[in-house]
Amino acid sequence: MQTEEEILKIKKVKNTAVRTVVLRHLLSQEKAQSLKDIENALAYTDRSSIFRTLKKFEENKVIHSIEDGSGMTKYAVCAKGCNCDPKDLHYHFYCTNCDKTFCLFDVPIPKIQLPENFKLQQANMVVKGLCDNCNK
Amino acid sequence: MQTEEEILKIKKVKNTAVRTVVLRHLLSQEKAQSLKDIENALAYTDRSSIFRTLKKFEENKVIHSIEDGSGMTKYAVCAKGCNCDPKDLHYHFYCTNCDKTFCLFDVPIPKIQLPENFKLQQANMVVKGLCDNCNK
DNA sequence: TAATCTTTGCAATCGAGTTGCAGTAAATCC
DNA sequence: GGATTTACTGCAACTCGATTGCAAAGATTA
Repeated sequence: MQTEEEILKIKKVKNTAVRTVVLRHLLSQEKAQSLKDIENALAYTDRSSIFRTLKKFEENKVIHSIEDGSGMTKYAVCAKGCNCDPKDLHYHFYCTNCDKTFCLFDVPIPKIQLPENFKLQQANMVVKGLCDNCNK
Repeated sequence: MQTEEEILKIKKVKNTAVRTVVLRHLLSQEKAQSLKDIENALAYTDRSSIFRTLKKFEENKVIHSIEDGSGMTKYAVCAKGCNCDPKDLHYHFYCTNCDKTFCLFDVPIPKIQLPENFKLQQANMVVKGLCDNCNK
């Protein structure tokens, strides 16, 4: 397991206090985190600093962003070797009744064959509807 | 071809001046329209009235909404027999450089097998990256 | 050390979406 | 038909996530 400092060094992001704690938080969470999630978790760190940190991280492929239908962009640390290609990509199911987001790991996503010379950076597959609990 | 009035009658939406012009505009456009698009096209109609009209239309399955990666919800008239099931569904490709959205009609989307008792209402498949013109 | 560049924190702003409210129009009831 | 209720509209204001301007603090380079 790499330390935050090692990851930042590899990804060529200068290490600072804010960056370390943001990255540490992201690494410690199982689920992708929104800006608000991070802000709440890091009580004494300014929102805009976190925001700019996330932008920097994204730019340098430390993390990638995810649209899961909730309306808030979520962020997760890139797995080793991740070029943010949709590899461990999965559908997100957003329940329009209870506002919960489900990761549908079992539903396969086929390889997306883009037109000639298009470059893939990110993919978001969001399905909305009612979850089993709300569909009664 | 049905008139706006006929469509509204079939979908059980009371006909009003605002609703007629909003529906007429949507029918006249090739591309799905955002609230702002409609607002700009209908200079003397209030934004919130258009907004509420769109909500009403969506509720009564006159139109469906689409997230295409642009950050603005787009709306399009349902095709005949459309239950807003992802049937004529296609990927959207959003170019992060020039901000254009492309409809990828040629890329197939497989049937999405949801978990037991989940109900599908809508699906949005958004791919982001660089279009051929910006990928140079 | 001085000059320069980067990062940070605060406050302010943006923009899409949404809501409260009062006035008007349409539908319903007696 | 007139009164009452319900629905629709326009305006202004507000929400909330995202983003930016700016000055102070910190790090880097000359």
